[in-house]
Amino acid sequence: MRRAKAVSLADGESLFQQGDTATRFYLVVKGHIKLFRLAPDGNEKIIELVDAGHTFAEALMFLEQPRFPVGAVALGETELISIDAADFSAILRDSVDLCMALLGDMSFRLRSLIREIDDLSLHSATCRVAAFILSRAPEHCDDFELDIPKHVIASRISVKPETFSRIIKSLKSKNILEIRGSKVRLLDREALEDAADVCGLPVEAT
Amino acid sequence: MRRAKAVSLADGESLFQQGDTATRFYLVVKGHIKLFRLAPDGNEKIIELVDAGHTFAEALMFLEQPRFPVGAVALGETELISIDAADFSAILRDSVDLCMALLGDMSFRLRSLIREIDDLSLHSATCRVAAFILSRAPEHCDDFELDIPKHVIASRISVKPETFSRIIKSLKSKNILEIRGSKVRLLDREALEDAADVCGLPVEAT
DNA sequence: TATATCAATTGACATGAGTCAAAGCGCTTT
DNA sequence: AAAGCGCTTTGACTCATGTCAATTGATATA
Repeated sequence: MRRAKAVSLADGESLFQQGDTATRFYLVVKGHIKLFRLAPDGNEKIIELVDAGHTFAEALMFLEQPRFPVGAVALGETELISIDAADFSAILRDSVDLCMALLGDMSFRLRSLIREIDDLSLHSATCRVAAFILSRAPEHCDDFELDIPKHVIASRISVKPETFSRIIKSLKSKNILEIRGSKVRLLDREALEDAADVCGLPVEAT
Repeated sequence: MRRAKAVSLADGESLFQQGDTATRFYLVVKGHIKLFRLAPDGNEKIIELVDAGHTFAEALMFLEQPRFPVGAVALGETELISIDAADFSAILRDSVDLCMALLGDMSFRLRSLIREIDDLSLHSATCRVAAFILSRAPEHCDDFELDIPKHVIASRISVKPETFSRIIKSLKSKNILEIRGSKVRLLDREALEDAADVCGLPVEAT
């Protein structure tokens, strides 16, 4: 692991851009990284928000001509460890177990992306908002914080900030939840779950 | 490879359903397999059309509790080889090269799915239709056939058949292409490419 | 040749979500 | 306390796509 390096980024600082050649991958130690795609008209869609403890871009090292399919910028102060792909690849060749672990990780991502495509093409914006909030809510606690700005959430779930705001408003008016700033309180978790899967795949199929 | 089995399916026959436990994966020998997700309201979104020569569902064997995240049915008469996941997993443990190959394959899929998400959230239906047609067109030939029914194409690109039909009509009216039945003729490839990426990622970034 | 069936097309209409523009609110800076 | 700045909210309006329903076309079955 000689060639692993620590990297620090300020809020909004870019790590790499879509199309850059990929020779390293990363582990988030602190903060968040947002991975996004840009449309020529300037619109951006967040593909993934990577939290501390997770790696990203390691899948690219297996492509012949590895280029980042997304751009990456820091959300808040963030710290990373950057790992040389060639180094890691050499290590991989010595460990079938590590290979299998990676394979497992990639399977998982594959499945997440399939779910997202499902979400985008089969569910309404309201469903996505509800599902997102649920995904951020702790198991047994109805009070929690959104640790990312709302316009970021909006882009993550492919909705405009204005629309996001209106959907939240309507959920409030139905007494399903309360939101003040970044503080969320779930008033009726069940109703929120309903809203989330008025199309949400039957549980067994996730 | 003892436990590999041949499977034949008639048109429309189901291979497995979303949520089924996955213990095998498949190689298409002849015909096509459509992988899809269903919404409770009956809507269906085709995640992938697998043509002869390609495998699918092999990524699942690395998950702890492997269930198919999609359903699979045959399009046209199709033949497959079904491979036992446990068998294959054993073989994998003996070959780092095979592991690497699989890893490469999965990276590729990951990237395709990211592109699709990009497509769904950043591009219009017209872009998707244009891109799809281009993706089916041979390199240096402007006459070719769509070997799948139009409503299947429509679902693949997340568009209703009616909308698909209208977009085609408008492309015809602009003298960009001709379509009669399943026969397509490109009249103005460049214009079609334009239509496809009036948002299509800059070439280098794919 | 008739007929049932399924795919594709067309028209009229409904609607969810985007756009644009203006406030409002919560920060930090001065 | 005032001013400035970005994020969020709200309102009015537009537009792309979906929905519903009817028609046409094409292929298979009797």
